[in-house]
Amino acid sequence: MAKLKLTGKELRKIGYPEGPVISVAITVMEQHYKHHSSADALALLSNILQDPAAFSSDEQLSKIAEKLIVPVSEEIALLPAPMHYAVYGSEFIEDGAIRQMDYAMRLPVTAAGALMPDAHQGYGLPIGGVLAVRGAVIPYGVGVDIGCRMCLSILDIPSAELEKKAAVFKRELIDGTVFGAGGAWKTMLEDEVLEDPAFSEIGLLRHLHAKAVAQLSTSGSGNHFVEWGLVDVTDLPGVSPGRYLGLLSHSGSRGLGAQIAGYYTKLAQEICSLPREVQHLAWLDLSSEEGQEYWTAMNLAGDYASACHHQIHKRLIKAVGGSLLARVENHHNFAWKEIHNGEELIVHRKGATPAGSGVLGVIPGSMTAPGFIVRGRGEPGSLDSASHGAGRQMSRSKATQSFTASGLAKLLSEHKVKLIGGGLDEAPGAYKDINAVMNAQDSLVDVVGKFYPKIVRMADGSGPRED
DNA sequence: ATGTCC
Repeated sequence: MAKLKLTGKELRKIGYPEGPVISVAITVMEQHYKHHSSADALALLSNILQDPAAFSSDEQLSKIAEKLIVPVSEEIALLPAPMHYAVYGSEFIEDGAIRQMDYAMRLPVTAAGALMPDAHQGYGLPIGGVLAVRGAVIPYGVGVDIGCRMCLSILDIPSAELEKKAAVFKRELIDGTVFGAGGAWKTMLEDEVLEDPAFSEIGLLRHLHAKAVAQLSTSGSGNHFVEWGLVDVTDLPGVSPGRYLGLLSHSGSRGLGAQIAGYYTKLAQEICSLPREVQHLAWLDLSSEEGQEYWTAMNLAGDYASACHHQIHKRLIKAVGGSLLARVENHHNFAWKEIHNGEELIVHRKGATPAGSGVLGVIPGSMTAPGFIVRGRGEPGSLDSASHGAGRQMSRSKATQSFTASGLAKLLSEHKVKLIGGGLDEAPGAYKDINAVMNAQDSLVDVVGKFYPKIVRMADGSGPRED
């Protein structure tokens, strides 16, 4: 007999509401009613929807019923005015980002916040926003690409080799990376992170394991990149000042993190009823089962993103016959438990680099502008944070209209940069001037080195769909 | 950012 297979679409068609009930219903039915026909299963689900209370004593079906019995929850009130927060480089920051941060500073769980000089409008918390809250975690305060991070390897290969053997470095970059939204390696790779017990402990993660396996060590799309370049080290522990050959990558947790973010954001919005303008800032209580699950899943996505970078670096470094002198890496979409002013807080950095005292990080520029290796100054006003890049000054669609392929080619040639993939939406002019952004945060970080991209790979730019 | 819900 064929195993029961249900889709969210079918459930919505018979009137099931958006939210966790869809996935719970699919899971329960496929596990415990697998020999039912699809029509019988849907009929049963329809009955549960009509009168959920009648199924509340059924061992399995009660799981679906209780998701349908939505308690009337009172809307949580915001503070009448935003708490004060520091803004770095306010002259670069669009009003929309300030407005969003003002709302975040009115949540009753908020303890402190700050806005970085690359800030721009996002969903919920602005990109470049830092928000510290008490006893809760906000899935959209972390963002969709959980654990999106930078990883820089400084190699023992003489820097002049990059130009001399450019064709080899380019070929290995193409052969050694996978880009694109659905991107996956053809052969299955292994990694310790795939054995993480969280994959078997949390229902959602069990279902995402196969996707995580397939997408391990891939880069995704958008502003993600892997690039060879020149590193000028001025003050990095264990590395003599000078010029080196380096590998820099920017990517996150792929479909795994995106699905975790989506699922727990929906869940948070159901549990935490907020005024419409701030509903994307819905939080999960850290002491609740849901909050703890998100925390575990978020940390897994962070470890997964890190593992992806390490795999990419290991493969490429081996391919060009180098060895590692030093590595600098950091998440910039994540939440951490930190002590600020003697109090443990959950600090969300959504597009912000950790910059506690002495903490190293990488802040990328663009394909033609240098990235910066930085050492945090531990500035309390920024909650130990700095920007995560130059920040967009133009939407993707506007950039596509504003720039031309020939103009981009000329710019790349002037900077002696080779670009594989990429698109006008990622043209350097779409970003703020990284030097101005760095000046605006000189109280937050010290610059200890610079990275000049030379051979850059990105996903193919957005264009007409080919499928 | 992901690729349209396990």
